[in-house]
Amino acid sequence: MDEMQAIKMLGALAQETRLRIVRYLVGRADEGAPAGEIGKVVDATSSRASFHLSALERAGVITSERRSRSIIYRAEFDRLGRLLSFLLDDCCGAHPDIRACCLRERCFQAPSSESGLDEHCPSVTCGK
Amino acid sequence: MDEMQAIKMLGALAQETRLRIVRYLVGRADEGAPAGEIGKVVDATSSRASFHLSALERAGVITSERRSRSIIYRAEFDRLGRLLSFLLDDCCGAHPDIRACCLRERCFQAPSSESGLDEHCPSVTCGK
DNA sequence: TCAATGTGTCAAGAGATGTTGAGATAATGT
DNA sequence: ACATTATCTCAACATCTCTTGACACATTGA
Repeated sequence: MDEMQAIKMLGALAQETRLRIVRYLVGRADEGAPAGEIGKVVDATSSRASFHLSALERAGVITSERRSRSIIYRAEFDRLGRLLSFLLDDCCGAHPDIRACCLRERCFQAPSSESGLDEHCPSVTCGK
Repeated sequence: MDEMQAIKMLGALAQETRLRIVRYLVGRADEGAPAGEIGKVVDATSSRASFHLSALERAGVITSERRSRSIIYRAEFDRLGRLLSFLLDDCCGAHPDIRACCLRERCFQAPSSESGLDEHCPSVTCGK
């Protein structure tokens, strides 16, 4: 992921309607959702939903696939993962607290690991 | 970190000059850097640098502190960490591949851990 | 073929954003 | 007091973004 691509994706995510679309589509995983359903969920007219869906697609955050009358949109998990990696490694990698902060959050959600991750999360309070 | 705060930060980062400023300041860690130095590094006039520095400060990505004539800017590591957590957990948490992808990148940079993280990174190619 | 359904496109307008250059403000040294 | 250094503020301008409403296109079923 280069800087230009990251900026495009960040810009695409920096908008209320679009961020909600992405959150919804991530929740729908590989199943995806048609434009109409997405529009209802985020409370947007067909025109507005279409505008933001194409913005997200142009930025590579989501993909589309025609399915008879409907167009199914899906989150691009690979791209999202790369963006996170870019922010974590290329952009913020110099400072271990940020990385530790993210790892700690992971501990809260999946506390199966016993490998003492807390020692990576020193002074920073990671509350949301 | 709520949605509104995340959108503000994403918007602040979605700009070439500002993203470079953040990357530079993250590299400078707690030492920070004065506005003039930052302006030179990112090749911006004093007016332009000031504009983007205040945008970043308004969004909570950096802080400023007057130090005699200079104004020292520093990255807000805590906020950046929370933004990453938001994207990782609240926004993309439903899909484990994204999380796995980030963890794998970490392995590349700090391959000290032997705890088989690769099993968390299944089908997704995590190349940049 | 015709109507219904699901989406996209277009133009117009309001508002936000980024750049520039001139100048104002603040702190310091002579 | 004055000049110097570091930074910010302001107005003007061009450009981009988002919304709305009307309409066009594509697919399907009667």
